[in-house]
Amino acid sequence: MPRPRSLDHDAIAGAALAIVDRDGLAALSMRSVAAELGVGTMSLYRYVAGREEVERLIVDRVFLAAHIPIAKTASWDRQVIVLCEALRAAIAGHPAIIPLLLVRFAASPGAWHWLEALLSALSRAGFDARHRAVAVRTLQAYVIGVVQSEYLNSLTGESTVALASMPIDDFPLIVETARSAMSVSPDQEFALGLTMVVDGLRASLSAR
Amino acid sequence: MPRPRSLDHDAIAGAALAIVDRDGLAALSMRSVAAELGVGTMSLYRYVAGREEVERLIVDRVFLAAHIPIAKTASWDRQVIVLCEALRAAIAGHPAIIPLLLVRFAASPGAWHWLEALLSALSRAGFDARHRAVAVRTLQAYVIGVVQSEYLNSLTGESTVALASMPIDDFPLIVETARSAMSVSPDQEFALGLTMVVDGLRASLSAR
DNA sequence: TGACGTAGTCGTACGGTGTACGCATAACCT
DNA sequence: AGGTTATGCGTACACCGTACGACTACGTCA
Repeated sequence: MPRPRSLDHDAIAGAALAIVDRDGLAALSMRSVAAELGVGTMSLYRYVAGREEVERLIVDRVFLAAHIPIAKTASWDRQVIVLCEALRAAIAGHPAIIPLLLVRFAASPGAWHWLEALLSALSRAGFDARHRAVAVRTLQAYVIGVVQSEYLNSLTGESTVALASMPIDDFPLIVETARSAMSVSPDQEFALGLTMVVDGLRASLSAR
Repeated sequence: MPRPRSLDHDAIAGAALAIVDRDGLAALSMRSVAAELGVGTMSLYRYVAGREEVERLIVDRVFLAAHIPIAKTASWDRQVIVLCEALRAAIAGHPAIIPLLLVRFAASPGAWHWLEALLSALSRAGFDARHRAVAVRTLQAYVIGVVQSEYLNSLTGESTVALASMPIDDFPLIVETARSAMSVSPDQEFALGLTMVVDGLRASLSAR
């Protein structure tokens, strides 16, 4: 009977993501989102429980973008790698949201679809339910952890430069490693690290 | 010539950690830290550049606690596991700081000591500098990622319960996996996952 | 002994934040 | 046309980080 709603979750997620991409995570506030949508601040609360839910909506969007259809004919490890790369690619479009990723992960329906696809690959590989739980959490921890590292302090970025120029007597291995690390591109780092983790999964499979 | 200093970094870190442990990360503010120390808010700024440095001091403390001496006689993979377990144990004493971990990691001298020890284990295993860079980042990403997962949404916690009671037609594998996951203790999850990652490292070593 | 210069202390203020409350209003149904 | 009812949102409050500058306690030197 009353007047029609003028917003929805999708519009809010879009506005919030636009702000974060343009001005960074620190610029995200209920006021800025409302302004982006051309409505009063408190109007948002008709559609969303609070800031937490806005953050959840953002994370949701990004995970949905990571939910690509996977080739059923591919090997299980190839499927896992493709899904993890898709997640990384989806995040790459919005690196500023990274601190929100793990905090809002569990409550994001978009993340569930991605998870289900990953579990499907592990299931066909022969992981039983309990084993699958550990494997999927390991993958998830690695991918989210490495993406956080990648953007918060990239191997090719200034924090590595800082490490490379520390006193060599105090931290000889850090200095030597950091120097070599500067030539490892983010793509290489991710591919090599993910291969290591997947190799570890395979080893745990044959050890059973 | 003037009056003596009444604070130092150690006292500030201790007060901040006490607040975070007692009342959670949200309760950490320049005002609360100052009150804990019995000092005016702005007095803190004589000793610290701002909130960021307070956060860095906390992270530093925790990493220092993770910097245990390692048995030189142990195998490299045992050394790696011991160091990672020490980090997890250090964090376990102050789970509320977890969101700060990765953000402040690179700027924390305490973290450097832990890193150096980890690199030393990898070095004696035969990883060259470039390979070591990837391996150490993989480990770091995994450990920090899994600890975040563990406390933000434990496998035995309510988010797993929520996943287990989702519509089984939409997410069959998530539901089945979540049911089994509830019987995996955090310790088991960490030990099993870490073993997988270390196995992956070993595989990458012999593949060279 | 007394005055001085300096550096530690911190009160005040400003521009931000999330959100509780409650009123005005626009749109639908009768 | 009138009544209902959810929407839109103005205001207010408590909190945040921190810039600024006045006050003050101290170690030193005259």
